[in-house]
Amino acid sequence: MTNPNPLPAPTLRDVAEAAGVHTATASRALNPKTRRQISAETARRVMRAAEALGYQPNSFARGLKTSRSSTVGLVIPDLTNPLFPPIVRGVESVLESDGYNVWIVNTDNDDNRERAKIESLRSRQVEGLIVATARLEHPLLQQLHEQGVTMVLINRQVENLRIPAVTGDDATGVAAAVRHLADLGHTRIAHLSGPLSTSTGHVRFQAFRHAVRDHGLPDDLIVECAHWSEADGATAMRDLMSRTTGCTAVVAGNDLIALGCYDVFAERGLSCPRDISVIGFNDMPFLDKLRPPLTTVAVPHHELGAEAARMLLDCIDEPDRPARSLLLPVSLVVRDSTAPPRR
Amino acid sequence: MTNPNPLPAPTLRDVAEAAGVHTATASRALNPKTRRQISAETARRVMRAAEALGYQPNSFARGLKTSRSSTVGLVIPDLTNPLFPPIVRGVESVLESDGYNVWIVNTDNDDNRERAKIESLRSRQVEGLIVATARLEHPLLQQLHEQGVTMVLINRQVENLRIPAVTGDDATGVAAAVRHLADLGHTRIAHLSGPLSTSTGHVRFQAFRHAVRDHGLPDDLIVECAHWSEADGATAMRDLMSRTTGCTAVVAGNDLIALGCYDVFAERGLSCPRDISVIGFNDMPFLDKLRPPLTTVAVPHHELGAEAARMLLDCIDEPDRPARSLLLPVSLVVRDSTAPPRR
DNA sequence: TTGTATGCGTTATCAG
DNA sequence: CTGATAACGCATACAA
Repeated sequence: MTNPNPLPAPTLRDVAEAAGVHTATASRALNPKTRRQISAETARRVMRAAEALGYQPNSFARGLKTSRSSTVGLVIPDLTNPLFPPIVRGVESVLESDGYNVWIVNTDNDDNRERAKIESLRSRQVEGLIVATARLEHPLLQQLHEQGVTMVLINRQVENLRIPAVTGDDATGVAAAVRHLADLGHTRIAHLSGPLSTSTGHVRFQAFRHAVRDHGLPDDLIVECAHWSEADGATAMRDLMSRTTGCTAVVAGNDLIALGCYDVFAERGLSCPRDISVIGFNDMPFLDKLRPPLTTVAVPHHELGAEAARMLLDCIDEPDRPARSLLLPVSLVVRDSTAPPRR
Repeated sequence: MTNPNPLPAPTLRDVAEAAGVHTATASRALNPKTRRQISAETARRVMRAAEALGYQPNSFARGLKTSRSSTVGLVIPDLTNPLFPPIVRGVESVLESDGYNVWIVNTDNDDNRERAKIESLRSRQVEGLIVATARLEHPLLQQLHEQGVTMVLINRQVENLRIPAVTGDDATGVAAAVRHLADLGHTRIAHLSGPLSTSTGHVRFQAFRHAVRDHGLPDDLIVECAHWSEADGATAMRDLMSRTTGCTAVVAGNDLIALGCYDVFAERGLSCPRDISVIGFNDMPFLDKLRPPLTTVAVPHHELGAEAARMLLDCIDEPDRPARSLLLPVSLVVRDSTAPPRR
């Protein structure tokens, strides 16, 4: 059954010989863009031969010759964060219909891994990068930008750099979350922010402070999480509860941080939303099936990815295009983790 | 700030000139495996020049010359299924420490996409494939296998083909699930199977039938889901409820199908586990936070990925190695979606 | 319409 | 230890 001695893959030369033409002719026949230069009959013969041999063009040779890779790199901090797979899909849906392939790399939130992966991507001649790992201060991205690497940021931005970016309208989302809680009657609302080293953490933090002030509420019930994770959300929540009292609602930096709050509620026998309300951010999958279903701010993940991909294509086609920033609208999704405060 | 005219990437030639040596010497100096052929002094000079220029070897040229890509393809049906990201991480953790890069592709459960993506991977000279999309009948995989493509299956297998595979011990897992329900006193236990065209669907289906028979229970309360999805799980559950009565417990083919059951319970005002118990399969993330927390069979995702990667490395190193099948142990995780039947 | 010749950037073989 | 040279497979400018 199994072929124990796999033959070397057929080359263009093999195809040409089988079709009785020269490699140049075979090359033209196989490439849709040059096929019309040769007779239909010859083209058919070549294509048949290629089919019969199971010919696959060697993309190393092609890439070396054309210095094009038809490949784009997608840099993700952590694929196990449910936020990212839909973004990946959005990116792929656009890029693939345009003939590009997407190479996904996971940095695991580690600078060294990020550097290594991006180097690897560059050595593979990717034609552009979509980067979801930006921090406000990001020497590596700054360096790449200065080197003229074609790049679009997604979800997060770098400070003071004119790099094209697609993000959600976080400020509006946070304002909507705070308004929802204020309307329910909450007066002591806390924020468990994401890392302030990221633009999303920073923007949501600022938006939170502005929003609570606008409602005449205290703006100092804030704890920063070390990472965008459930564990760090729980740590921050414990911290908050040990240092303040009477807080009846929490705006979490994202859904994972909100899940960390759930863990602490379970530990301490608190009932959500009866004892305390929580709002997440992102609307990652399955939140509607949580106990309780989590109120959150929905970000259009797929669109985020798709728009970033479109923007990258634009940048590839038109390298001198000025950088734009696209802000996609978000929406509050009210579920059962928010209710009026107990009185 | 931004470089408007990005220079062409420096080549080995540029490095060699800067260091005042021949390209061959530069090549040897930069490659750790040949560096000892070169005087320490020259090597240092070359490495410094490379560093200064920001030299990145062109992997097309290298791949063309060496016909090695240091790349492995990972074929995933659907990255948004939370089962897969941990598997990806497991694969990466092993392969990367061995100097390989992993190219992840998403087939979206579509044959044509799968074929196109795998063709693309092969044209990029991947040294092996880890495939998570197998069906029992799978002409494409069979063809690849016959062509001698180095390949390891993960999670699912192909029928009658000796392809190396790493999977969870599904049969034991299903038996444990049924035993748990029987011990609770359930006598009418249903199974919402995954697609029987997949080995996982088939094996779990068979194991379910054997298990209920072993307990002297009816073995005909079975509905097959069209896909491993929440929506198809819900459809199957509605189907089951319309055609049978008195069933007090469900063994779902996987966690997503179990989530579909939750949707139907919500529709019909059924309380889980009071009115009906459910068990999932896989123990995907966040199940402990569901309403109710889902009892399930935990599969070691990360290990699955890591073991498949190790097996692939073995296959690459030793092509004539006979195919083995590795069955990783699973364990029942009892949460709150299972309880004694109402009486 | 087809064939010829060349070179992409790298590594391997062979001399020196 | 280092340099010269060839070759990997393909696409393209040029010639016919």
